[in-house]
Amino acid sequence: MRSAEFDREKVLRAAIKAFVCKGYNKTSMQDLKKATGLHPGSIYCAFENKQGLLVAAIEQYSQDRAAEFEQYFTGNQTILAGLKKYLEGIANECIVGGHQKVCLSLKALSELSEQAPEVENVIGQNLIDWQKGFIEMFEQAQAAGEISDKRSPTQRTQSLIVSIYGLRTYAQTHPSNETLAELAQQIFDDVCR
Amino acid sequence: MRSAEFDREKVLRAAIKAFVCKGYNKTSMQDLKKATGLHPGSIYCAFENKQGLLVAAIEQYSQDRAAEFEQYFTGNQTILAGLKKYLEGIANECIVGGHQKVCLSLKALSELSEQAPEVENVIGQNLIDWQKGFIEMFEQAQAAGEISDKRSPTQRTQSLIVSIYGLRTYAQTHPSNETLAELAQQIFDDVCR
DNA sequence: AAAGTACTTGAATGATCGTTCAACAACGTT
DNA sequence: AACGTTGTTGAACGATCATTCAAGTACTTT
Repeated sequence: MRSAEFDREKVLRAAIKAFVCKGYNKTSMQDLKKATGLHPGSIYCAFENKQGLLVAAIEQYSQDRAAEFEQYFTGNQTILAGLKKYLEGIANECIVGGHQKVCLSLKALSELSEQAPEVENVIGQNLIDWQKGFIEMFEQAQAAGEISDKRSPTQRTQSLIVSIYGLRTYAQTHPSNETLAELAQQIFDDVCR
Repeated sequence: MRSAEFDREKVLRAAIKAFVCKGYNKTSMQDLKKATGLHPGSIYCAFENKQGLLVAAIEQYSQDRAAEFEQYFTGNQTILAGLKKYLEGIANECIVGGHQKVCLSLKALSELSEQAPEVENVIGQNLIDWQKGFIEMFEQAQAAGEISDKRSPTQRTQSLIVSIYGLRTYAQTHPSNETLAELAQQIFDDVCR
């Protein structure tokens, strides 16, 4: 046996950047070669094809976001304080410097919905995992008396995810940072009510 | 002079369908020829190029949606009742039969953000017009005492649009119709609070 | 009815796409 | 140290892309 020479995580993070920047269809193999340093043949050997690379990139992206999620909700602060920071983090992320930082899952979902079932499935599964995290979080918050039991953790989670999706999309129309911050605050208020 | 032989609105509505179905980049001129009945040369003569056709399609789409908007809010019912039906309409629209009906503006925004400024501008301008409609609606509702003045019409509008964007995006992950209906209800409750 | 003008047609163009594969290079095994 | 295996390379492939334009067609004007 001879082990592969490239660093899989580095390659995937480079691919994430490329896909997020240009979208799946507009990112050519040449772009991916330039971004990852891998020649076409190696990409096909490691990931089957271009779509396989996208799927692997989405999985890496989701893993990274899940790790980030953990960080926000593992401290000695209240759960709601963590959620607030989490939302602020997303609002800030939407506009970094001048250019946007969009979510790979959302971008790929929008572009490939009803076109590439395999991609849809990966995104759907990762969404479920993400939802699970929020549901647990709301259950804990409810148990700790931070929020009422008027709405179920599942309902709160769905509302929250819808709002986050919407915030990310709305950010692409270039609203001001203040508007985004206000919206994040409002989302927090609504979902915790 | 000799007038063009095709029906501009019909052509644009066909183009809308094609772009919504496959996305901008994946919709080839052949697809557009099949959908619109126009040969490549005619498309270039009438719309400059493929992107010009997209821009014209987005304008037609926005115009159609604006007309629909008017319908919801011109009756002798309360404004809030109209808003409720409007949101239910969107939730229902998200899943028609088996396949989805997505919003052309959102799809194009996601795909071409930071890539085609002209497209971004058209979508941005149409968004502003849409926002204006909602702001007026909330002002009237406030004047009629249907909602409080705790939050400004502008703030309510932004929250509402974020939620609609999010609902449409979330719908692409194939949630159940009941979930979508619940979410629409929740959005209504939050924005009218 | 003849002439002129404008719109339509669709084959041709050059570029670029995702993908392949035979030659090459580097490692583990013997 | 020689061999065999496996990852890497990048030129080449056919397909498809957006776009062009000269020839054809139909309408309007004279």
